[in-house]
Amino acid sequence: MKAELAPRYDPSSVEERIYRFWEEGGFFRANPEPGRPVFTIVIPPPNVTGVLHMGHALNNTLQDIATRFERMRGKTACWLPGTDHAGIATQNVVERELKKKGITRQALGREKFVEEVWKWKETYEARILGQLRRLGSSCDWSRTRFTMDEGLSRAVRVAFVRLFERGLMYRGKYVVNWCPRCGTALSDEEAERKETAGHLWRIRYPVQGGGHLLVATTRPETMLGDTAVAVHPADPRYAKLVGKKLLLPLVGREIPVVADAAVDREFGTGAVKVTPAHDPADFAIGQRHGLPAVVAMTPEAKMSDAVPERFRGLDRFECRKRVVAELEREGFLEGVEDHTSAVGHCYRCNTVIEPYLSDQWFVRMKPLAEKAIAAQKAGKIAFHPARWERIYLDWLENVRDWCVSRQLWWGHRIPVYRCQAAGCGVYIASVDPPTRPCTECGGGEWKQEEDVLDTWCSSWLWPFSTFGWPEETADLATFYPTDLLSTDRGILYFWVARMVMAGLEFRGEVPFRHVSIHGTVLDAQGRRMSKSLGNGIDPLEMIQKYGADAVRFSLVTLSREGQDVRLSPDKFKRGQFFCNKVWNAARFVLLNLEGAPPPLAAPPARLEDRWITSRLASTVETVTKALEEVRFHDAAETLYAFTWDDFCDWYIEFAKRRLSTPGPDRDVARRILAETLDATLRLLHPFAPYLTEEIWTSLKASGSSNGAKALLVAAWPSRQPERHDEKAEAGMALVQSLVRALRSIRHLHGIGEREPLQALVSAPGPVERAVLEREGELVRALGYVDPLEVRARAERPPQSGVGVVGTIEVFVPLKGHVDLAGQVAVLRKKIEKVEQGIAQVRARLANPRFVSEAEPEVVEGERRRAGDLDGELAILRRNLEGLG
RNA sequence: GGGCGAUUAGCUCAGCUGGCUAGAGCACCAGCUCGACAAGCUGGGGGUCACAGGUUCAAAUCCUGUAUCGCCCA
Repeated sequence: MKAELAPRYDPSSVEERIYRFWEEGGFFRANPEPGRPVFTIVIPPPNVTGVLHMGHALNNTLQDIATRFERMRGKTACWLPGTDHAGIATQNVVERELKKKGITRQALGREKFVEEVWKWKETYEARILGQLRRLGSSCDWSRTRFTMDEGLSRAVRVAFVRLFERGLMYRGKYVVNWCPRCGTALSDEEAERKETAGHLWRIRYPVQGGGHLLVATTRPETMLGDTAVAVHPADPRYAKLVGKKLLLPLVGREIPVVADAAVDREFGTGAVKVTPAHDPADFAIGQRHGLPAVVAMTPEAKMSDAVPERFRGLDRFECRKRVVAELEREGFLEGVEDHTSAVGHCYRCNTVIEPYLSDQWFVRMKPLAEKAIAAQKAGKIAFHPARWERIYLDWLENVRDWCVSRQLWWGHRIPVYRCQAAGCGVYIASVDPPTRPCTECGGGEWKQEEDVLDTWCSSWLWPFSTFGWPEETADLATFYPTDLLSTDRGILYFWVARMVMAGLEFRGEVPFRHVSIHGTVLDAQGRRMSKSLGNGIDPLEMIQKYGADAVRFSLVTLSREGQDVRLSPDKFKRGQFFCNKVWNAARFVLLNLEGAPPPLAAPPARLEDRWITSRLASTVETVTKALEEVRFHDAAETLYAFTWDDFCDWYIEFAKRRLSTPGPDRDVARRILAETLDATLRLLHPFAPYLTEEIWTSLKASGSSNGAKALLVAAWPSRQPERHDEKAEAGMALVQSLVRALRSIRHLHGIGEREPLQALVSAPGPVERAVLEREGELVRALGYVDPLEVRARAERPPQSGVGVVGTIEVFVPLKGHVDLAGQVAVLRKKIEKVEQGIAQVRARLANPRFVSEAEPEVVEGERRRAGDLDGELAILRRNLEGLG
């Protein structure tokens, strides 16, 4: 059967159909079988209301490559997909949408609001998962999870209760990162530090009994909540003042001077105002010295009733201006200078974080981190690139407790219940609403905490909660621990580190064996893609324009492992062109496969056949090794070069002439074309799944491939080191050089590529001469010369062009068409290069220490090279003289 | 302040367990309707490998420092 393919690859006519074929065929579903190894990836769940961006496209391409590779290698591959409820982000989005209709969350009420969010979730979950499908992701959709589905919610509650019972989850009043716009506490990781231009004000605090103490601050409005000034105990400047009282300007409160080693003597004036309710460091000082904490602001970051009346209700930044103005007017302001500092910003809405004293829930991280550190030191997880391991360990070693309560409505409500009996303060953690009475007072009425948990409280369980934990399911036993976690570096702390801690704490095993950290996708100027800059490139638009395979292949080849990717839309052309090249190579092969060629009766004898077989063997070797070592880029580049250069440019071109005459040799060529195409498609499949599946379907229909229902479950080509053929590779290299020399001569002298010519070769080396005598046909075929005469020694015939390849000369009689000046220039240029090479080699060999100390093979190599270059130079010179 | 990464052709990037004349894609120049492909084919031009030291027989590659850009942490 003859398969007709269009002359151009048209992804739009292929992708949807192929994806449906895969999905309906159930090929993505992981069905564990006894004795069959398992490969597992859990997807970093995208935000349920988000859209697919380039970072997702890259990340999921890499995961899909790994999954498809392992699936073809015969493993039960499970790539588990799903989405994340993304507490703050989703709540914000829905709130914004409601606002357009003039509805506020508060007016709606908690229950109704959460219903609204669920509606959103249903709509947008389908969108983002659909976008992952368009990319070609071979996820096991039957196992799709959502961080707030019933099972995962229960997992979050069970984890909470366990931590609570182990004393690792506690409630406390501390200064936390507070976002006044979102109205919630955040973890340290969610407060993004940004270098922000501001000022450093120096303020005089009058000392009781005369004089004053100069303090420096970047946030003067917080002075309204000051309860002390601290100096370093060993600072001679202030030693006399410790223990004295100050009068807080504008407020009139009496506050002490305390000595605390935490004070940085170098910063500002070396005396810091202490606001325990609005700065974590000050809070610690306050604790040590028993200072009161004055909460000077409301949750909205307006000044509270705890400050003098004239400031109450002012926004914190408005208040800052007023405070500074008053200080100046009253003569308390000593000076002000420009100052930039790292100011925390809400990672979801970019509002300036206000450190804020409040009651929150925390996870005690030290014990969890210690387990993770021990596991890492025991080599349980391999990072790719490896340098991330140290960065990860540094974080673990300096980890602070994790604030997990969020003052939101969308999320997992904290499973803590308070006894409602008057005067009874008992609270308990419980997976399900408690039915038993209070152990203290016997009261039976419980009320659940209002707050919800940080989204990452569900994400950190993702590698096992998705497989059924806390139930000991078959899936959990089969798929956990997972094999690979692929992500951007941005959530190394947020997520990767916490998953490891959770895995060890709740399962006693690390959640994955490999972590692949890829680069960030940037715009052409090297900036992060963001909505506000409007510099994002939409992956779906690119898929539409270039095809999913082109997008995937381009992204993978665009940068080295772990290196950021600078992207512009035209970069996808490379992938597109490559896909088209593969398509056309396949088209050529298929056009010649009418009547399936029989299997080879014996190993091929022809040079080009042995050569492409050898090249394919090393490609299989290199690509397989690269994928095993999580080096996707190297694998893709290797395939690109093999497909385009070796297979298309040389092998197919050599094969053409054999296809025109029926007979056994034609069948050998057809067979090898089919086999090489088949192997190439298999190797390329993880990178360009649609294209390869489509072609393979035709190849299979032609009877030239078999065994599997679809390419995605076809066997990965096996390593066959015995097919490496050094002699064939060397022989082909010589043939290629000669063909190139002939093409060069043609161009130099303005002779058409196929204009018939004769050629005379002088090949003094017996080995090379033998190759050329044997393989002259190949040179004749692609050099379009006939006859090709090979001699041990030959003189340049008059009126001929010349090319030099090592010690071989090729002469092409041109009958008056010789561009003498051009020929001279070419020879001179080459002489110059060879002379340069000789100078280098000679210098090396002239150095006695090189000869005595370098490895013998290297010295031997240099000697040989010197001889070769000398020979080549002599020949080049003789030819140049012959022309003059 | 600490840490990490980058600096190689006009552009985007490979190469960096030290060893042939430093590669690719795009762009550029010249020539090609050859029955897979003009999204192609062929030939060609183009780089003091950021800079300064050092180690070594030998450095784009290893070490130290400097500069510029970017990221992370405090």
